[in-house]
Amino acid sequence: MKTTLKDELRAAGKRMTRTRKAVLSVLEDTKLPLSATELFGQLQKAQVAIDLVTVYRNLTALKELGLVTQLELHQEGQFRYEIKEGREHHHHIRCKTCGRIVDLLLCPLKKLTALIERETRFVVGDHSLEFSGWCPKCQ
Amino acid sequence: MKTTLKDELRAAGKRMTRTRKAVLSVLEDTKLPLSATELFGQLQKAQVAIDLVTVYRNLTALKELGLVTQLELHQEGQFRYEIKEGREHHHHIRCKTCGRIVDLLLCPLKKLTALIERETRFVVGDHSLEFSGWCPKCQ
DNA sequence: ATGTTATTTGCAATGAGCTTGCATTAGTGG
DNA sequence: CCACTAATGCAAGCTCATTGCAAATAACAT
Repeated sequence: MKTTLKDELRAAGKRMTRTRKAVLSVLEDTKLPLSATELFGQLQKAQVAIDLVTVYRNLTALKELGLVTQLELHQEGQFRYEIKEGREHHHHIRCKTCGRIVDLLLCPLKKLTALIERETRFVVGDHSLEFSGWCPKCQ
Repeated sequence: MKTTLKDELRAAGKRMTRTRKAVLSVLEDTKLPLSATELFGQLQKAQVAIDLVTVYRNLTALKELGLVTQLELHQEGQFRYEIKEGREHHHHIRCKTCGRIVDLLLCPLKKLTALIERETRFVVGDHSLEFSGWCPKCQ
């Protein structure tokens, strides 16, 4: 018995609407994290009638359900969104010149988290680790 | 012969003005990274006549000169600024409940940077590593 | 000291990203 | 197919940050 996305929505009292389906579909087809505006652009290109506000509201809802990750790339000053399903925890590097984003498959922070908790007495919830630099073409 | 802040400004064709001095002074007195608005508030409390725009312009100028670091804490959605002088490269952890910020004195990323450069063929420029969680009082 | 000039400032306006209020539309379960 | 509530679209508003321009001022030369 496999829980579908629709089941997960329903369990939280949410509905699988036309627009939500479209937002999820773009996120599923896109390997890299999208900003709300970029996602909106993709939807327009795909002839989906949707308001930017609805994009934001869907992203927020999906984030709260834990189906989507919200992240900020280094020094970019906006949020990006990535679907969680089937993806390992990972980080990114972004080219300072052309904006190209590449996934990093490693995360060296498990041990560090324990150390920080001991030192600061915080309970660590999340971390963000984002790199920027210059991609091969822009060097 | 010690180069003063004023010398560094002058070398870049910048001037040490009344407002710039005040901005630097608050940054020097503050151990933790401030947002532009917070810095502006400090200046008002100190009876310094200054416009918020001037705060932004000074922060940008100081950042471009490399005298100040601009950073984004995890999921906060705004920039913060910290004076560089006499401070080691470091990261932060921020309480998700009360917003308290604490410095972390360790950075485990030197080795990782080399690895990323080999894997992605990017030249790594900067990274941001920020934690959030719950401080002792908010747990 | 005083004049000259380019930098800096303040004010107003603008922009980007994101959120909220509200009436209407449309999923969903019965 | 109905009733109920979530979701949507539109307009307006909010926060953080940037830009244009005339007036003020720091820095240097005289």
